[in-house]
Amino acid sequence: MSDRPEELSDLVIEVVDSIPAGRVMTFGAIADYLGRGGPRGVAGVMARHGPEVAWWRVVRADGTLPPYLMFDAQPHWLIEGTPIRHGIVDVRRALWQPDE
DNA sequence: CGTGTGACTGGGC
DNA sequence: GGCCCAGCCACAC
Repeated sequence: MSDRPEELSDLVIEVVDSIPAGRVMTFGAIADYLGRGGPRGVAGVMARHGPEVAWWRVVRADGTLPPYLMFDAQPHWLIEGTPIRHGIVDVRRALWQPDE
């Protein structure tokens, strides 16, 4: 089959947009699911297209986000009922995979 | 086409 | 639990 070098941006955005409320995915998990880009590649997409997606549903492997986003992310996690532990996302419980 | 940088990650101290 | 370092991939200049 023809693997078209579809833009990583569109692929990442599509995955993020498919994450249900109350769940999250790590940068590495998204990269691993797509099999391309790597965590840095996903990060680059979020940095550029973050505002147009549910950016608060994409967190680091330890369930945190950069300080400037942690502040705005809190209410989103609270409203969506995202599993929180010590003020940060409990990735062990909140992590979601498209295969489900 | 080489270099630098980033919303990352895991391992070591 | 924290900080530091090296590896990683895509993109901008």
